[in-house]
Amino acid sequence: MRIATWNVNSIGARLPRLLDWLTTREPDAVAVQETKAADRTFPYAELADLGYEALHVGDGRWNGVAVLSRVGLIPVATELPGHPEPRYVSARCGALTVTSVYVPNGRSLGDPHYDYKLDWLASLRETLPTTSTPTRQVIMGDFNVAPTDDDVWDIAAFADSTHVTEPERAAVRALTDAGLVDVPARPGKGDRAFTYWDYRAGALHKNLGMRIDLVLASPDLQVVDAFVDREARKGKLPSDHAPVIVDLGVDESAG
DNA sequence: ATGTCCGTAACCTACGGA
Repeated sequence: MRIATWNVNSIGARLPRLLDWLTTREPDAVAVQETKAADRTFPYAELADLGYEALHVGDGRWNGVAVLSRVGLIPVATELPGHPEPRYVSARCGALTVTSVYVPNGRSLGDPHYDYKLDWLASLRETLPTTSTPTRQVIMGDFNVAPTDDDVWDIAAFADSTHVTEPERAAVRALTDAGLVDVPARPGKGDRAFTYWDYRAGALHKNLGMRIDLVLASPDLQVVDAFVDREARKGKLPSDHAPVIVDLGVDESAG
């Protein structure tokens, strides 16, 4: 079973690229973030033409997340408890529960949105069992956290910045401490598996990136391969994020 | 390292957010 996560930075603006990418990469289930779509404008029909069902939450201007699946889709949740913004959606896709998350950015240290980000991540932890290890599930998406110093191009450039602070990293570690595995992906270029490059200043070309899009998988899942699809970040009108694609040793029809 | 891109509201341009 092939799964992927991708912050598309508007599913409307990215639709031709998304449809091409689905046709080429053939993922069975995809976690999408930043659809920037209202449900009435979400491209259900175009996705259905390629065999994908979709569960989407979005209010149009910001945020918006979806799970796409071509192996069946049973809704599990459409919001994170206590946090009604459209940043969390979860569905059963064949043998696997797939959750798509768009963690709040945090804006800057000292901004109320930074505290909101930490609260949000704490609530995400509370969705996981405390006395047992999660099974047959993946939580993936744009976490807006670089888990280690090696997950940014130069940690010195991030002094007094969000995404790299200890409280943010601790909040993500709480998820891996609960048993989820931060799946290591082959990088698209260089020695670090960056998934995001700013649009500005030629950041992609200079590989000034960050690894902030994560796939957190339950430990029972066999990872056959995982890679950053850097090709999808290139060319005309890309998203500023690349997809992460993971091949699992899971029979997609089981479960 | 702030040089781009997105959607929106209101008009062919500015703005908030990332």
